[in-house]
Amino acid sequence: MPELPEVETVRQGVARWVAGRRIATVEVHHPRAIRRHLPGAEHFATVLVGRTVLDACRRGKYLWLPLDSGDAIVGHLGMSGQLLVQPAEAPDETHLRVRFTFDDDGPQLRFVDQRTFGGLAVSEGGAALPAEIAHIARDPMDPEFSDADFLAGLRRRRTEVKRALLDQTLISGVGNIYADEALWRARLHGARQTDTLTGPAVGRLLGHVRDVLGEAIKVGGTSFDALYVNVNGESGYFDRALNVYGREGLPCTRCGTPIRREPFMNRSSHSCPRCQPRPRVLGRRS
DNA sequence: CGTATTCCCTGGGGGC
DNA sequence: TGCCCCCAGGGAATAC
Repeated sequence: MPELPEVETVRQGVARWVAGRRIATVEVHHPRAIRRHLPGAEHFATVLVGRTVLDACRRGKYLWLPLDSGDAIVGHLGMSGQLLVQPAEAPDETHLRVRFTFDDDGPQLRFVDQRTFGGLAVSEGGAALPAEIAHIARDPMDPEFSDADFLAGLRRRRTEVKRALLDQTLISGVGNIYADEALWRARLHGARQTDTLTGPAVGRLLGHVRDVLGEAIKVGGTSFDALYVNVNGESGYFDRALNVYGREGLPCTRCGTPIRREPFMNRSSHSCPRCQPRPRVLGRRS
């Protein structure tokens, strides 16, 4: 389940292993993987062959690879997507969707995605920032992220704080897992109305969001090895560092109260009933 | 217009 | 053992 730390790990790997290389061939193995590229698979391949990848960049959970043509490859991993750097002789992955080869005959770049929520597209003239993702807010690790603007955005809204954390046009990179973890650290229930939060409380919440993302990025870096970019969210920190996510019924690491799981937008929210009491009346969900 | 819900997709796992 | 249904979840599209 790639959120900001996983996508950042992938970005670093692609920048290291793919930047500076010229694309030789492009194979689209599943049309759904490029459904956002409206001109279709043939155009996708044609426009990319011969182009040199200059870098790997990230906005929230989106990646883009600027090309020497001024265009960019835009990608989203969805929830099961991986970008792997693999030697040509490595057997095809079961869910291999797109393969790039390079004219240096070095390792291939492969987009692998079991559930095809993710995808790739070419953004015309998108090398600096693809127009397709211009609506995505900066992430809280970005030096240009504005805490004041975020606070103002929360104040303008009539919604719950967890919904706000997941709104990528307000703050990007945070998904269900890290939202739950940051709210636990901040001792806030996700159903708190955003306009009931004080400025200092929002500041503390942002601090916890940054802490949890930063800690995860550090561990995510270890999932690399010399030959391939691994986007394996389960390995590494997942089991060790989580305090609430996936821990229903297990004791809160702070107070020992069993962690609760509640339905939330067709998924789940995890929290400590004692550290994160439900808001009183306003904002209570039936 | 702003906010909330729906839908896309597949394999692992639990219940029966 | 096998089948069926639930579950995971980002974000665009749609509904309210």
